[in-house]
Amino acid sequence: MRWSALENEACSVARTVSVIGDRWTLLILRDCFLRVRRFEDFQERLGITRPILASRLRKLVKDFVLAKVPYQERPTRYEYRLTQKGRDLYPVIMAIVHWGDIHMAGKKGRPLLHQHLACGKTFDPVMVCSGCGEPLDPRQVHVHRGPGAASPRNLPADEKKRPRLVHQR
Amino acid sequence: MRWSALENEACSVARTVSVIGDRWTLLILRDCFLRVRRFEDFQERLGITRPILASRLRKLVKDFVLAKVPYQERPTRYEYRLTQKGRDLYPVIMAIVHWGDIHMAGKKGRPLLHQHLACGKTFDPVMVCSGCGEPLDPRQVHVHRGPGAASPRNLPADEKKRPRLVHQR
DNA sequence: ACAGTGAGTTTGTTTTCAAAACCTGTCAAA
DNA sequence: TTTGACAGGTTTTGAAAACAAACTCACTGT
Repeated sequence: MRWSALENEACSVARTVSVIGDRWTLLILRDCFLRVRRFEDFQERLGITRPILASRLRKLVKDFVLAKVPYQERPTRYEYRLTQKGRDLYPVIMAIVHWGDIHMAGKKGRPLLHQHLACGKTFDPVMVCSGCGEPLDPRQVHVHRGPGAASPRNLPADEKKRPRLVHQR
Repeated sequence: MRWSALENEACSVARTVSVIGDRWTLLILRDCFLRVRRFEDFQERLGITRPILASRLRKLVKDFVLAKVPYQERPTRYEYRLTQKGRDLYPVIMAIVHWGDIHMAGKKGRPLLHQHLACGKTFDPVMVCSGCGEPLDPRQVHVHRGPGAASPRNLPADEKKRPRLVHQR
């Protein structure tokens, strides 16, 4: 499957992955949320090669995740800023950060701490249900076809009547 | 930067990305949360080539995100199940799904709907502050060095005293 | 005149990826 | 007893992407 073919899949994960499903893109976005905005700064902080950085920024601008805005003229220089669409990726980045903090941190502990200015506390991000506000457990969630569902190929496994083997556990 | 070098970065995003920062891996995990467990099922649903699927599953098992458990003998057949570490990726996947639902859905609407069994409602996932329970806005969050912080290279941009240009906006 | 900066592009090499075909062990039907 | 099917992979080989280093361009400041 080609990269670009993902955009047309009837799956929100596939479509999102077609935009951010690349290790450099995720690291660039991390830096965007840390207020990094300039080509040279991204390049130095990430250790990414310049051609790759240029191509990733170009793609993020094309997908309206970042906007290229001039911050000086003669010579014109640009910086890359998150759009609202880009800022909406905050839960994705925070979920990734939190998983890394819990499961991949070194002996010294987590590298960054997050403080919520609204309440003043150092916090962890928690994913909750918009209906009742309780934290989400995957086993407490059922999935149904939505209006944008396409082929049965994308249905959850238990909706496909597949002959089960006898010897299963 | 090599793929493997990411694991040793003092950044939780980089470390997480070293595990899941690959488009196929994210799509495989999506299917895991939809109760897909077998090699052939992943292969058919994703349209992924067999060698890539085998290598991704191998890596996820190595990283303790999936466990390879036999479900029959003679011949021994395995299925791939999420571990607790893997289930903890649920917020990451849900954040990705939600962003795709909001920003990348086709005209027909979102492909899947999620129902929370605890409260019965169809819901959206929301990322909130563990301290006060309010939804997170990136502009309301400040970042500080944690015990695992390494070099100043990984600090937020505004903590690095860099000479600012005169002509900035 | 010369060095420096910001934002890239070019070039040649190395790595990784992907498609198709192939392999292995077991069972079941012809 | 061959044949075929199924599950779960591995091998092989050509294409795509990433890498490092150098180069370009349009300025600015000394």
